[in-house]
Order: sequence, then C-alpha cells, then structure tokens
Amino acid sequence: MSPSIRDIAKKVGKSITTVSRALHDYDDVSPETKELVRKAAEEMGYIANRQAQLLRQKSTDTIGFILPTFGPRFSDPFFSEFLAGIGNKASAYGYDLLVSTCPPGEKEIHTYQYEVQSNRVDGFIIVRTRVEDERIKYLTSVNFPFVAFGRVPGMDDIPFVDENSEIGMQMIADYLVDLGHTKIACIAPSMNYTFAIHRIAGLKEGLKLHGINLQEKDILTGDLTEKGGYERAMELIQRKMHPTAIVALNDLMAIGAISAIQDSGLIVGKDISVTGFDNIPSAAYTHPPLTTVHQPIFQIGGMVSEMLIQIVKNVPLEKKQILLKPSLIKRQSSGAPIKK
Amino acid sequence: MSPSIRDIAKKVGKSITTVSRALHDYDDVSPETKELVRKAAEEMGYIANRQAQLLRQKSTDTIGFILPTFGPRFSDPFFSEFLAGIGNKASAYGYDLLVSTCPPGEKEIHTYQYEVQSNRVDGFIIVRTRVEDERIKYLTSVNFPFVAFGRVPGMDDIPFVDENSEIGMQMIADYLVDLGHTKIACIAPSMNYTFAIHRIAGLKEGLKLHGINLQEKDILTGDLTEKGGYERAMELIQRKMHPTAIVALNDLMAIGAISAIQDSGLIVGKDISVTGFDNIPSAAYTHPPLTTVHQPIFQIGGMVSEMLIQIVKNVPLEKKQILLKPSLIKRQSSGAPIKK
DNA sequence: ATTGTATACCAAAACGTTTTGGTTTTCAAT
DNA sequence: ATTGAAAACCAAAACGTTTTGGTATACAAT
Repeated sequence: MSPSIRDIAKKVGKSITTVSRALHDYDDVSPETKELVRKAAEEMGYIANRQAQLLRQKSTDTIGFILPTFGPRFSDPFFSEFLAGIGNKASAYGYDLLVSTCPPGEKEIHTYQYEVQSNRVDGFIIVRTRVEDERIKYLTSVNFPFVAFGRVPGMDDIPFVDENSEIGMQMIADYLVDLGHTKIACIAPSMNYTFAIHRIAGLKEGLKLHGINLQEKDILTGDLTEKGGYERAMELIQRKMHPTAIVALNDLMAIGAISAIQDSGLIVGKDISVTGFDNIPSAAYTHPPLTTVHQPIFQIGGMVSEMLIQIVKNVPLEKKQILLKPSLIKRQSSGAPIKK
Repeated sequence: MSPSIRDIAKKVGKSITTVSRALHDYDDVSPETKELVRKAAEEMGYIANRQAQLLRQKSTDTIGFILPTFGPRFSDPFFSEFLAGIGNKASAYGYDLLVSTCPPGEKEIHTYQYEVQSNRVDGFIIVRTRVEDERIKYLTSVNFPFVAFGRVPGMDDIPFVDENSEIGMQMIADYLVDLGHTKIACIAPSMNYTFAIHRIAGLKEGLKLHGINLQEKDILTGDLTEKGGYERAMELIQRKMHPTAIVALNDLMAIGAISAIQDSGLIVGKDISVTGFDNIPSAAYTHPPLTTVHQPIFQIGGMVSEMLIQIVKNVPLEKKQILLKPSLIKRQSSGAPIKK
C-alpha cells in the first residue's frame, strides 16, 4: 500500500491536519514543520490519493474530451495532433485528460450527461462544432464549462477558438481564379459541421468577387476521408465537362481527389487542380504536393485546453473568442496558370 | 446539485444502505423496494458520484494510456485509430480512459509513477514497446497491471498483443524478390523499438532465403514520419547505384520515400519500388498506391483494452500473449516484375 | 414454547483527504 | 497582573459512496 497522509502524521509526530496543511504550504505551519513533513513525504514516496482529494474539494482537475468516432476505421491525423495539443497544455497545468469515444448521434448526449453528473470532469473540450449542436446546447443549459474548437451559429457568446476559414477559402478562391480557373467544383463535408458552412461561404464569396457563381450542383458531399474524396472526385471527373479545379474542404478528401484524378489518367495541376484544407503533414508529400490552408491544430488544441482550464479555475479570460488568421500554403497541386 | 444516494433514501423512506444495495441488485432487498428505488433514482436523474464510489471500493474503473508524443507536430494516424479502438472497448465495459501525453525520456517514468501512486488508474496500455523498456520494467516491478502492444525481448511473460511482423516482412521480401529485385534498401526507425528489430529480422531472413544479404549500410534510420522517409530516401537515391526497392518500415516513411523518388524525376514502381507497413487508410491513395502489410490497429486497440480489463477484473485470460498473422496488401508501388 | 432460517432491512464504519472551528502557548503591550 | 495578538497546532466533521456486522419479523419445524 502506498503511504497515506496518516502515515506521515504518525512518522513526524504531528496531526493529520498539520501534515495536510504543511503539504499545501499554509502559513499557520512553522517552516521547520513544513520542512520535516516534506522530507518525510518525499522519503516515503507519498503521493496523494486523487479520489479522496477530489471527493473532498469538489473539483476533479480533469478535463473531458469525447472523441466523435465515425465508423470502425477511424484514423484522422487531425485528432491525434489535436489531442497532443490538449494533453500537453493540460499536463502543464496539472490537469488530467479523460477521453471517451462515442459516435455522433443519440447516445452522445448521454455520454456527456454521464460524465457531467458523475462528477468525472470539470469541463469539456468540444470539437468540430455542428449546427444546432446538441452537445453545446446541453452544456450551456446545465451551465457546465466547455470550450469549443469551432463556432456555433447563433451562439456567439460561447468560448471558442476557430480559424477564420472564410478568409482561408477566399485566399483559395483568389488564387485559383488568378491561375485562370473558372470551372471550379467543391467537395465539402456534411453541412451539419459549422466549419463546412464557413468554408463554403468563404469560397462562394471569394469567387463572387471575381464574378464566378459557385452552383449547388458543383458542391458535392463527402465524408472527410480519402475514400469520400476519391468517390466524389470520380463523379466530377466523369461529368461531360469536368471542372478544372477541385476544392476539397479538408486535406484527406483532397488526397482522395488527387488519387481519383490520377486513376482517371489525368494530371493533377494540369488537367485538374486540387486544393485542400488543414495542411496535415502528409499534404507536403502527396504527388504533386498539395496546395492547402494551414491550420495549427496542435497550437489550437493547446489554446482550447488553456482557455478551459482558466474557465474552470475562475481566472478571467483575456479573450473568450479567438479567431485565427489562416495562411495559404501554395504547392504544386494547384498547378501553373492555365493558358487560354 | 445533483441528487445523492441520501436524497433517494429520504424520498423512498429507506436507509442509505438499502438504496445502495438496491441499486447494485443485491438479493437482500425485496423486488418491490428495488423497483421503487430504481424508479426514484431514474426520476431524480441520479448518477453516482464517481470519486466517492472509487474512493470506497479501491478500484478506479479507469485505464491509463500515456501517449508518447514526439516533437510539437505530432500527427500519426496510427494513434487516433489505436485510441479509438481502446476507447470503444473500454466504454463497452464501463471503463474510462485517462490519456496523458509525455515525450519519451526521463520524465516519462514519473508520469507513470504519479498515476499509479495517486490511484488514478487500474492499469496501463503500453504502446510501441522498446528494448529495455523502462515503462514495463517499472510496472512489473511494482506489480501494476498493463498490457502492451508489442513484445519486449527477454520478457516473454508480459501480456501483449502484437502482429507477427517477421512473417509480414518475409512476405515483403518474398514478393520483392519474386518481382526480380536484388538491390534492396530499408528505411527503419530507431532500433530501440522492438517492432523495428522484428521487422528487420524478418526482412533479413526473408531475403537470406533467396540468397540475398541485407547489409547494414542499406539500413537507414528515419523517425517514422513522412519527412524522415523523404530524407532517407533521398540519400539512397543519390548513391551511385541506387537500390531498386526501398522497404520502409511504416507507411508514413514510405509516403515520404515515394515523394522523394518522384521529386528526383524517377518513377515509383518502375525505377524504384516502395513498400510500407501498417496499411493506414492513406496507403490506398498514394500515387501509385502503396504495397504494404496490413495491421488492424483498431482491432488491436480493442484487444489490448479488453485484455487489460480482464486482468484488472481478475478474470482469467484465455491467452496472455497474442500474435496476429499479417497479410500482404499488394498495390502498384511495388511495380511489375523487373525485366532483365 | 423453542429453535432455526429466510427475508428485509439498517446504523455505523470505512475509504483518504480538506476544511472548519477551534485550543494552547508565547510574548508584547498595557 | 491582565489583555491581545500572533504563531503553531489539532480534533472532528465533511465529501458520497460501499461494506460490515448486525437486527427485526415472520413462519416453519421440532
């Protein structure tokens, strides 16, 4: 058995109270006693029992993250990087990270409810916000702390970090139009994701400034995986007049699109340009390398984590809403200017 | 405040003991009382306080996973898939998952120690086992439950799941030799990883059966990322006599190698064949698609998780060591047979 | 009438902390 | 000599459960 505070008390000949207070550096304990207690604790390898500690003081020093896992084969580099970002900052602040997995849908809210009510975590990190986001509605309704990666339409007051992807997509639009493209199609995820809405809006607006109208039939819906991108791109390629540029709303789908174009005997960047979004590490190693919009996922994870910890610690936030400026990463998948 | 067991007791007019026992379906509570208690609990939205529960019964119903994060940009699809596998099985058994992040090195053991001694988790999942693995040495020394993904040389008794990558690599060797390759080089990770040792051993053995000796100078060390694969492949390509096949020990490095070959104006699958290991989703969407060895990461995560839960629940394991049969996924990156 | 046993229940202890609401001692100021 | 304040300490309560070690009642068997 690991030693308890009681064992230390016995050893140093003081009361449990004094030991506890010594360890917490209260100033009604003499410096000598503090030293004595600390030494003893160190020697005995004392580490406080977390359950007991947390039961008493009502916080858990733990933040929750519920991984929305789709399908059995779930492998999005986005999440491992995001998680690393959250985890690093959390441990820097002495917080633990409780991760659950749950496919989006019915049961999801129960998972949140369960963790809230069983007192497992102090707050949540929400990722990939959705329109009419049940998770956020629930958490606000019970007044439970959270920070989101992504905005929620109509809820401008929630704490979030997001990238200004409207601007990112406008940069894509500008760039493609500059290169001479006019027939542009887009592979988007479900419009339930707010980031999809923002990105589409940015793309539309950006094109409109150049007098180009992005039509609904040119917006296909994929599932954010390579496979989804591949399939939707194939549909586009097989149209009588295929677009000269495919704008994928994330890198994974862009990678799929590149593959589809090549499998069709066309050349990426010449017959059809492709762009992505995220700038995952692989984006630099596709063939040709992928033009995309950079998102500092690791840092965003850190920021979200830090904000949440501030909130649950009740220290006032500098900014409750953070909107990052994106940057365009130009690579070869978008090709050279089109000759008329 | 969420209702406590005390509130239920008051409401149904029974003792706290009886309520607790009713909720746990003890058979010294009458069916009527059980029903009554359950209804009341349901109505009041009662969810047990986990800290209190766990303080009392000495288990935590939580499994720990310490993510070995390398560098700031940490984005290996391997981990999100593995995590999803662990998490799914864990929640199926009512277990929570506590994730920490920690770069390998000095501090790592402290992270383990801290979580063990503060009673945060019942057991650990260890990933990417290493030669002289401090984590495993520590956990065995304090007799703390864990299950590893990967073997550890000289510790054949630890519970683990692994893929028989010797055989996987032999299949690669056979296949490449069949295609006519003799000049084969390999991009491996650090030999600290036991999986690297097994894979190299399999490759060497497989080649030796065909009379080919894999020399040390033809084994380069990368860092498991696309970047590492790219750089090492470039070195190989720039040799006077470059190999005709590059065997990367994971898919990410293979993707980098493909990119390097293409950037050098050579053709993958014709001038140089490339193989990987893992069969991550992206492997099917490289250009050309990547020949690789499949590893069912999601399932392995599930198995490891399940085994650990059995162990901490003290239910006897059917098999304490599991070695999975690999399968070769033939795609175009390994090219057609070489004509002499 | 006594004993035994099954059924249904419960008071109090326990888990390892933190916090509350003190007490005791010492010493300076009056 | 008394009062006041500061310094150092501590017993007991509290957190919300589970578990221990019972008790009370009813009824059957002797």
